[in-house]
Amino acid sequence: MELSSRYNPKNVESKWYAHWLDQDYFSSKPDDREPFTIVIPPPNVTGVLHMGHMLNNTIQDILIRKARLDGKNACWVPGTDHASIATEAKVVQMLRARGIKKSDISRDEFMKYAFEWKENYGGIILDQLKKLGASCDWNRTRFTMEDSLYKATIAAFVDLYKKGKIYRGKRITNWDPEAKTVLSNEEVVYKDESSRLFHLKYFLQDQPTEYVVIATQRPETIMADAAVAVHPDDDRYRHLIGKKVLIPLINKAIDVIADSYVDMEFGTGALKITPAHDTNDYEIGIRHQLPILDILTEDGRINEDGQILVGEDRFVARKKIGKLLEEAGHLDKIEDYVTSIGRSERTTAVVEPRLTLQWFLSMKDFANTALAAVKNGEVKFFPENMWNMYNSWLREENVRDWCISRQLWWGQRIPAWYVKDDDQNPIVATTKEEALELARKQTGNENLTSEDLRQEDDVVDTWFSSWLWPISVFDGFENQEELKYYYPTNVLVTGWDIMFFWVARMIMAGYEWSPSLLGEKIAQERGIQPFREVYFTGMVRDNKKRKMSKSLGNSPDALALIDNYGADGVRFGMLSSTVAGNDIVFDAPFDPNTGQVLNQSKLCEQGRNFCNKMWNALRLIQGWESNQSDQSTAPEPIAITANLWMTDRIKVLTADLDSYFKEYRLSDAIMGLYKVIWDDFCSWYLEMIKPVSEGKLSWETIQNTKDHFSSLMTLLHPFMPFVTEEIWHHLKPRKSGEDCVVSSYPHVEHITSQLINQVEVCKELVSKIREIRSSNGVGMKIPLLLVGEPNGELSHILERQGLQDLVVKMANLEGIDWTKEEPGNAVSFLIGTNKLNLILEKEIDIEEERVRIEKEIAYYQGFLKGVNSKLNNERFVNNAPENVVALERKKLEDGNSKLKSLQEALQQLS
RNA sequence: GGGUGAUUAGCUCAGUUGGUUCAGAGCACCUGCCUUACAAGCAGGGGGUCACUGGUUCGAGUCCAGUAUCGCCCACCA
Repeated sequence: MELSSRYNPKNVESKWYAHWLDQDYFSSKPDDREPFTIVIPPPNVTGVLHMGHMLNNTIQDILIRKARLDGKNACWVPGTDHASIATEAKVVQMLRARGIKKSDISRDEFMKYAFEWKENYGGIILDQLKKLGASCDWNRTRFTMEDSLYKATIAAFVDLYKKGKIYRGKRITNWDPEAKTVLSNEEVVYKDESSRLFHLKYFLQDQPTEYVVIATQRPETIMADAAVAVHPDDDRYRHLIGKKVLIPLINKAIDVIADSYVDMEFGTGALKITPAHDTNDYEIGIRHQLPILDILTEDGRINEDGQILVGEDRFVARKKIGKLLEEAGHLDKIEDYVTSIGRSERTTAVVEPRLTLQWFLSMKDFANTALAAVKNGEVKFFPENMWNMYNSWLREENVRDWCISRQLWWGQRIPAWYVKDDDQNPIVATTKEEALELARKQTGNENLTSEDLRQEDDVVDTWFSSWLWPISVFDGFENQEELKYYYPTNVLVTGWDIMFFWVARMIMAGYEWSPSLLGEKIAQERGIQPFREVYFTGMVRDNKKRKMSKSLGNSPDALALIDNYGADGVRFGMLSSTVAGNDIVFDAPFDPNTGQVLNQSKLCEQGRNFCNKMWNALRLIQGWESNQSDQSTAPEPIAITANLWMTDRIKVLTADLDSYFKEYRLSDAIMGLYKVIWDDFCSWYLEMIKPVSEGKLSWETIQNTKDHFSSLMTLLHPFMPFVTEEIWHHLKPRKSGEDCVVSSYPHVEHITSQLINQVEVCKELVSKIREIRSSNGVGMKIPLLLVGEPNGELSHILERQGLQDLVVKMANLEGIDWTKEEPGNAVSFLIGTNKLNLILEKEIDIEEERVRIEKEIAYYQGFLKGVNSKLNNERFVNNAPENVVALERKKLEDGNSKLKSLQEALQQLS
């Protein structure tokens, strides 16, 4: 079959992916094999594939494909996360486009629309993962809002409530006035923004001419002021402490209090205290038992309690009140000011600190458990130093209780019911029926009906469902059969940015529930951690080192990259630049400023070129096949040795790969493969055995070559699945069900390095000759004679069958004369300590040659000086390990001998 | 402010426990090649005081301290 000289990934990739699915290779069911399990970090159902996904899913795919090749029962569970806020925002948007307001429809109707949205647009990302080659068990695709996982979330909530770990409380929370929900700290993004600092005069109640100036960025909240605070040691204001000042415009009297929180240096040193609208003010308010007045509505407008500007949006109110204050003579001045403003990650609305009643999960015990799990090694981190970050986040002083309620509809509704108008005493139960029974008991009123119960409106934080993921994807809360086989999962691959809200919490959940779900015996045997190891990928950043994100729009189009370079090429590019935990800088193909092609897409290009290289190696071999000798022809001497060498070389590679995999050093692994395939296999092995001018190759040599190539394809398969499968099939006719994806991964026991070392010497010799040719302008086509000293190390090596022929062929020599006679008109050089002369078919420039040799002599003299000074240092000789000293001695000996040869060569020139 | 990471070739980055070839890879650059697999290629080549200053050590790119620059995370910012 005639093959194109370029590898074309497009058809190949879709063909093999379909084939793999058809053969059901990715699906997993419990059996007696050892399981190897990964649960995908569920991407947002609203998401599209970006570079971060590409990176961590490529890594997962590599690990899972390797496990599959190792004969394990590989199970990679895919799925998506319902992502409350993000999805609800999308659905609201969709409704708005259809002219429907969320406030006009019922909760049930809204949910219907939301699921409809999910069916139509959700999960695109999973299809995109298929393009990347992800070998997930798609039959197992889960979704955090589907029935079983929903139930798991409810079960967890009820259980924790019963254990007394969930409570309700009023807190200052981050409020998103657009989404009208509370946000966790992690969902708030702070950034410096320019703002204005208003200096306002607050007049004293009993001395209307005297005033104190406070500085604020939020003049629209002055109506909610509860006090003015100064530092107790501030001489400027000490006389005011205890007096009353009037809030401008509304003339409400408030106290001047002293609190050391106030920074005397900042602003005027006097601070207005607005407990309902600022976290710190709230705390000061509590300390001083100040009244708390909330003057904002849930969507960020001034409410009735504000008295003025009622109904105005907070930002409009800010502008207007500035004018009012100025007119009333309360404005001292306005300064431009840069401050960090928190915005909602999802809606980008400026976050409003707001006092709300929320549900909390007490975290202290959980944090300790999660900390211990990693500390004692039950969960291992790669890279290890991620422990530092984990530790600092989970230490007691840094852990705060988890606000688990959200004022949204899209999510798991909190299973709490209120009896009639009683808002204070929720009844938590799995179902309304159970809640009713409990309500009857609690109230003593047997006549209560379900009509009297009203379910809590809030849903739980999305992470409150995703922390159950490693259990819930196996329906672990309902039926433990699969859980008992697959749990604990082997490895979690994720970015460190969600270490706290996801990784740590899954560990907590794992330790909380898996012991009872697994049963004591299995828990003992297998462990209760949700995953044994965590591989933290770095963040993928753009060329300004910013995190890639949808909101910045700085992520290159992942699918376009695959289109350009092929999935294998992109996988190669991503992988070869990533080390666990280290961020990688990745960018679109062109820098808009310089127009230069950037490095990272260069890496994809390198990946594509690599595919092409292998493809052409295949073409070469196929060309031989059509012209091979019959099976009785003995293999060529060079080929016999080359075959043994390649066998050893692959063994060493296999062993290297094993250790790389153990430590998740995947970029080393792929570079190791790249070098062996490109350099050793293509540049050396194939060139060694390549027949000269239309010659034939023996059947056996071709078979051996194909076997080597096949082995290499299997080794490379986890990294570049498509091209390897394609080549693997072109190499030999394969039976049905015989595919690279499920071929057998080689395992090595003994490694011998003798031949490898010998071939290395031959390669050095060949390269040296080529270099001399190149620098003397003698092309490869002219055969040259090499003269070498007999009975040296080199001549002994070349006695081995095939090796001398190999050198002769690769360097295009007439032959090698082993003689003591020194030829004239030759360029001499050293391989190790062996002196050789290459006879060029032209007059050599003696002066040039002299300079070259003198240079080398000078180098070795310097080198020997260093070695000598080391060896003359008694402390070195006495303290350094024997082998190191021995090495230095060898260096000295070899160096001297080289020097001697060089000096002889110099003499011969004259 | 508290952590944390980085600084190695023109660019982007490797370098695990200090010890021959450890100073590396890819890209870029230079020279010569369309050699019947591959110009997305082949054969060669140049290029680095491993940020700086000290220290530990027989020996430091590697360990320690300090300095400088850059980055990231967390917290705070009237």
